[in-house]
Amino acid sequence: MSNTAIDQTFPEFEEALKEDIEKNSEIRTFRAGEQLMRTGQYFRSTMLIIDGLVKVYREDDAGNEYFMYYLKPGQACALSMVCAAKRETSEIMAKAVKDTEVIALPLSYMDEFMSKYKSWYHFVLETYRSRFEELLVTIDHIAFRAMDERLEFYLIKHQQTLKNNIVQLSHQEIADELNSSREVISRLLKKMEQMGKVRLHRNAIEIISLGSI
Amino acid sequence: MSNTAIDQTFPEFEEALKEDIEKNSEIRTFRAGEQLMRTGQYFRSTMLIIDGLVKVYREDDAGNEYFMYYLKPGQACALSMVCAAKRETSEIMAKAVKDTEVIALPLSYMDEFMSKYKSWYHFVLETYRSRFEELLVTIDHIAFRAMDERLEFYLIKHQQTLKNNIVQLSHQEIADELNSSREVISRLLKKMEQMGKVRLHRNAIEIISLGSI
DNA sequence: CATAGTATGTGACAAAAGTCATAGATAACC
DNA sequence: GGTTATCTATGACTTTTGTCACATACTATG
Repeated sequence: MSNTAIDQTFPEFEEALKEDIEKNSEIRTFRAGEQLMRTGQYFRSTMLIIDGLVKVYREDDAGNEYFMYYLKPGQACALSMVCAAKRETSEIMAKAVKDTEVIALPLSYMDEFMSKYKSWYHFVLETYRSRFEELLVTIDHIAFRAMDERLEFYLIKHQQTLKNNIVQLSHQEIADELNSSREVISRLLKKMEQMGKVRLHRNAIEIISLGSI
Repeated sequence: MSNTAIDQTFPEFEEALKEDIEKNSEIRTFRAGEQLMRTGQYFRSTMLIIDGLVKVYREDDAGNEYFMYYLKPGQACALSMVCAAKRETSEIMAKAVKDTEVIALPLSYMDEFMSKYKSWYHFVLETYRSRFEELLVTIDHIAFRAMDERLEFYLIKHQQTLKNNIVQLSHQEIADELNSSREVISRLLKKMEQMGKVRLHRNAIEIISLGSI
């Protein structure tokens, strides 16, 4: 690992913390599509994203999944921290969207760094806070919104995160992530196309004007 | 406040921490039905429950609410901690179910105690962890389960938390908390009664045999 | 370019949940 | 006890979402 990677991705960390991380962690890389965590897996390390993009899903016993949020460079998986203390497993699945590089910091350092480095302490708290907020927004949408709004919100989130007006996903993939069915998504997208919000292509949705939810 | 209250509710706290809390916090009491937090409110204190019972809801702009979880004595509101760092508001509503007594610890002490007391550090992390898990379970239910299962789960949660086989709520109240409608809940309860799972009374549901979800 | 595989479009139908209207039941209160 | 509030029951209907069946369109690959 180059110092530069940590420097750029976590500029707020103290120098001593960066060195401490560098000394004690290892870099792992994941190909686009590869899973960083599987449901039922034990955590041995906290994952800090330094490059790429990760999608985090909730999964049930029947294999249904629900997309919850993205993890971007400079962020960390709260679950891997949360479960640290208790050495518990979690029904969470995380998948690399692009080729992704993460720092895997063994859980044993979590506690040590918390008291040793102010910036680490703030980073961990901010991680909890932001993931907590994401979950609340997710609950809002499933509990209070109908599928058309949820789909539109889903597309907006993609657009914002990927900074790209073309969402390169099939209707089936979107349906899976929203725990719906392909036909429903197809129909809703068609409506959105008629309203001039999107343009539909094979394996791609071109976003024209969303965000007026 | 008596030392005994903290002693009994938070036995895991170090003596010095208990004293520090006692010196710097104030006790607040809420009547059954009273709101501890309103949507949009700023947090100035972290709330530790020492007696009673609190229900925590997610609320949207339209006034719809969704029940998320209970807070029992010995637990704390993660949101009031989470928002501490950022001084943000949150779309959360908390209501006392029984008469409730809480320790209101000014947010300024959060950080100080974290580095000063190991037991406080663990308490805060455990609070995040358990509330995070609760939210994930909530997401599971809304995303993957139909209303009949969610209703049954809701009743089980009541039963377990209140240690009481009589749920003293009207169908309308339950419908509100599950973001459904009274008629739907009435019909589902009727079905459950026919299956011998519950017995229905006015303003009360007697639980006979649930838990076999 | 032929064809197999995948993606999308669409009608018809089923199921679940929400809405409306109305009636009966129970409790509360003067 | 009679009136009023609230709570519950229920049929009929609408809307939303999910399912099934099948047609069509695009793409990759030989």
